[in-house]
Amino acid sequence: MTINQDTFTGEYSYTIDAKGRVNIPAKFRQSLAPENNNTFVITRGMDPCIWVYPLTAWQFIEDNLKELSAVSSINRSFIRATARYASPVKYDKQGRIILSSQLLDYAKLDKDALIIGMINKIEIWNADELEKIEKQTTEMDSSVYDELSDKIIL
Amino acid sequence: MTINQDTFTGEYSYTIDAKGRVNIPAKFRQSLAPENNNTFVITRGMDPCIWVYPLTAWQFIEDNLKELSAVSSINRSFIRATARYASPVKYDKQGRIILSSQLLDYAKLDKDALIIGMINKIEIWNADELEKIEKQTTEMDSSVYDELSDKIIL
DNA sequence: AAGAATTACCCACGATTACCCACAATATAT
DNA sequence: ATATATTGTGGGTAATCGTGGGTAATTCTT
Repeated sequence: MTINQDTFTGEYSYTIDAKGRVNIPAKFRQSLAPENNNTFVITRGMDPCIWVYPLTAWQFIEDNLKELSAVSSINRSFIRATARYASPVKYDKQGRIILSSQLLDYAKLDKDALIIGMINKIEIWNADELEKIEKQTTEMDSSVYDELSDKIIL
Repeated sequence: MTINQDTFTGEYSYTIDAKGRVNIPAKFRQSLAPENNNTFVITRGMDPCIWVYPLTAWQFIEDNLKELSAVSSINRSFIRATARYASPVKYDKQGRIILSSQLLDYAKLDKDALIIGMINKIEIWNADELEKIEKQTTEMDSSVYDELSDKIIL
């Protein structure tokens, strides 16, 4: 089945073991383009979750950061915030990546992980946290939500 | 007889077996354009049913999602809600797709499935649920219904 | 420099999934 | 009407997947 490369959908439940390893769903590994070399970049998400980019997607972000002048302190601060928590990870022969305890703490992750395909990236969530956040967000702006549905869903 | 590609009409009753497999009606398989590579994308419908898109139609949705900025939390939430339950499925040599237990639960499906052509997509229903929903909806907005008839039916 | 702790890499195994074959029922063709 | 192909349904088996643990290499500490 040939689908779009570096495109992720679906949700999966996996366990994080004592060493901080989580499985990357086999389907996600298969969608990862070969030039990524089995490598993702993990970092803090804008929500309390971990964001997982294909390496090449992250490199695109890096290229954008390089364009920013380091003379402006705001720019420096932005570059710092973006680069600071990011690290490349190659998955092992069993398809797992290792999550640092810093990232696990940030996403309030313990033993169970909910992994969600977000089209061009992947999110790793604590299921309870996700539910909380989703409740907040969807209640707040349901009209915007409907608008988006109208525009995008076939 | 050549009909419009990726266009589906008619209704069919099939059984879901112990492995969660349902047949895609042969006529639907024949209408599926070759570039879909025998692949559909299944996801939650807006009604309590399963939506089945031709792969290329779904990719159009994905392309739209990619345009959304991930900086807005509403956008992220929308992408999440849309991508989360979706997964590509290729039908097997007998013409069946596999439905996950999550989707089966969502659509309250058990053994019998009612498959309905919805022009650009396919719906899989529990017949009882469909009847319930149809009764509700048509009673509620019968005037809108008539308006639509006026505009669309020859 | 030697020991301790951490990390990278390998193996194992039960559970699940993908893929194949079989066959009865229906539809199509001769 | 009979033969032939197609369709819908069931099941079996081999490969893959998710998870746990072990050992060697590396890094850190003192």
